[in-house]
Amino acid sequence: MLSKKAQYAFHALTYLMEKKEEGPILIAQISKEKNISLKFLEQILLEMRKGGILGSKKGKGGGYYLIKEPNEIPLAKVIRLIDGPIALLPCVSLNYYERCENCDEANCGLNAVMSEVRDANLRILENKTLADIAQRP
Amino acid sequence: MLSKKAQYAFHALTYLMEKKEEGPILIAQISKEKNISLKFLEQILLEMRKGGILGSKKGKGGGYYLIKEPNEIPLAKVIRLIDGPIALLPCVSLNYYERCENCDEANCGLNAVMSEVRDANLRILENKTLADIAQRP
DNA sequence: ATAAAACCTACTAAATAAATAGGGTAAATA
DNA sequence: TATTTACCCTATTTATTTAGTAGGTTTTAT
Repeated sequence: MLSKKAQYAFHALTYLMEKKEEGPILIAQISKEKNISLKFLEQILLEMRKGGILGSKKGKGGGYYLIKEPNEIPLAKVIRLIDGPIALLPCVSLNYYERCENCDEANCGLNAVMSEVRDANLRILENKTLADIAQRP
Repeated sequence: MLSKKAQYAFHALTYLMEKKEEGPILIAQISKEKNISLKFLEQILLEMRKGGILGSKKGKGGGYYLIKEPNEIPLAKVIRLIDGPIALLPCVSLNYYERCENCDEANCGLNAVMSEVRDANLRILENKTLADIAQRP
């Protein structure tokens, strides 16, 4: 399951998409509109800025904003940034790989199935973007 | 990611498959062969027995054994039993559904994508069985 | 200068995961 | 029937992760 943090991240991003013509948006505004603890949200937005998803501006008139078009940000990127691996096992993770002990991966049946699962997930999560989760009319 | 518990469950099941002609297998034997804490494994096997995956026999000559053919046990069943939901969000879970607040699910873009992800996962995890994760030759 | 707003780090609390402990109960065997 | 074997069951402990809080720092517009 996605963490609360990741869910909040998606809510915030959705909000920033809706308001993207309005320039920088205050953390406080997102926090209020989306019912997310302000300080927690602050951390989440900061992570996304450092992760290259958001831009920010300090001082009066400041706030957060998207630095790319929504259709250029795959959902996989957000999930990996906030929650880490998408795979179900470390030994099949592309971005957070860890070898598993006492296991010959080339001949491990679980490894094979879980690789298939990972691929099925990524086929969706790498191709669907923020644009796809925008509120429908 | 799958918990350690679920990973241990799969290791134990794999072992029981290999030894399925030998009658009941001791917890202690699985524990030793697969390097899993005996007491922790005990709990895991018990859960799987209660969940209808394993049978057990007490007393001398006792132990655990599969009560179905490996190809009759989908991986999804094991995962749900040990770790709970397979879906990434409660609002798209088939077996552990929870409505999400302030969200019109029918028009929620995230809900739609995450449903798709769930389906892709289940297409694999409901169809692949223990037989598919048995060690290859 | 002042006020607004993000930045950054540390800390706390709650929840969950992982492991341990230990007596209870049923079955087999002698 | 006594004894041993081995699963049964619940509670407790410990470690890790998640969620949330706190408070000062830096930057920017006016």
